[in-house]
Amino acid sequence: MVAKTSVEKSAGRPRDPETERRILEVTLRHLAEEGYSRMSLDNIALAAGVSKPTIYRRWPGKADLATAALRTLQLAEPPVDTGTTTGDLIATLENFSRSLLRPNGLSLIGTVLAEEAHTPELLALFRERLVVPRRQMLLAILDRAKRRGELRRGANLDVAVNLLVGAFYARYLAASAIPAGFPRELVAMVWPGLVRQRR
Amino acid sequence: MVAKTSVEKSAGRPRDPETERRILEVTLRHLAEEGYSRMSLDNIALAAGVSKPTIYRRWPGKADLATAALRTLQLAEPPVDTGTTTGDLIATLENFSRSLLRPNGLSLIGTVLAEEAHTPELLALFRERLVVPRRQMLLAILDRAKRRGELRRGANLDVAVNLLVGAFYARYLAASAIPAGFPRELVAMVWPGLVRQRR
DNA sequence: ATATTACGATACTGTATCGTATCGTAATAG
DNA sequence: CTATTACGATACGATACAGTATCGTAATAT
Repeated sequence: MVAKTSVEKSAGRPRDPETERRILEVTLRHLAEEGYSRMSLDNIALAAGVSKPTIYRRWPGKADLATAALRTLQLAEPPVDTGTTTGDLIATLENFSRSLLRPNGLSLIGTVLAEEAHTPELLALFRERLVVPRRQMLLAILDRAKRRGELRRGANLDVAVNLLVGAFYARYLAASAIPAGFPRELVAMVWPGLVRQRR
Repeated sequence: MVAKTSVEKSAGRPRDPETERRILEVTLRHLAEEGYSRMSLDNIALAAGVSKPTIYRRWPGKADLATAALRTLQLAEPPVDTGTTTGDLIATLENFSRSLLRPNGLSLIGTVLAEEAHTPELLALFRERLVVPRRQMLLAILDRAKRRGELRRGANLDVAVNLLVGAFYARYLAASAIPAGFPRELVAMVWPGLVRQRR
């Protein structure tokens, strides 16, 4: 028995894909709720209704399981199209705000940052699956505006994205809350630094 | 023996303040390096050169010790005075950048966020000791500018602070690095959204 | 000197956790 | 049917850890 792929049929009992899906889902939740260090495979097995050997049959260790769980992360938001650049920015940031305000919304971020020195693959995966795609979304909106001649010549789009996204983290750190009109206020303040001046 | 204050002399051996200071220093370091859950009192005692009962004589438990350690945090930067508002903002943000780029600079932030649900006093203390004072510094600079008539009438200074501070977090999350000219770029982009327009 | 509190060293208790081993039953291919 | 892999249940071994107990020595006040 060499390789086990989804097309190949072996002589034994087939693995249940639902089992794997459930383990990963529970793991992601526990990672967010407990952090990496406190997250326990005993508790994950219990919550997923599987035995520990079932988990170890798929992943050699705790870090591998956590990594696999983070690999399931993805942005689940439709593209926005409001007709204006600022409208698109605001809508995208509102999606972002909503995902941050979910239970444990910030704690997964906290966890991957806290674990950077010990288990750096966690931050790498988080970055790849959520951070970069979100930024690309915002960059795409700004890039279209730039190509339409809306933005000033030297506008650094990356800096704009850092400002817009980062403000949520700062706000949360300051008060564990993000007010409703926040995205609009952010865009309103950054926009004059972006927009092409009329002469 | 009722209360033990620094002026009262009891009949027994006095406590060594250096012992307490050392324990707290080591605790803060371990909290930043290991996170709260993985931080261990065994290791702190070892690193501080004290016994565990010595720690427990001062603090009833792990959370109390971590909380006390965070209470020692404080901003250790002199006020800036460059002669211009943007200069002051940039200088303050450069101080901020330097503190974030220290070893484990972001992991303490990560830790308090990750622990919010389990040990909320950690985030509360971190907020009180570092987050709020930093914001006050930036707000003070902006407030002075506002009173000098430099800023637009309705400029929301809180939003500006969120943008400026938060951009560092976003940048770090995206690439685990903060480039040298970052503060200047941020201020340059936010400033047009703040400054009073000439007419 | 005695009494008192602080201290490090050490040991202990109870619990938790990772990773491993085992077993009987389940689900498949041939 | 046999052989094979998957599974849950269970147990195990080794280690770690928070919190507690104990003891002899240290550092003070009276």
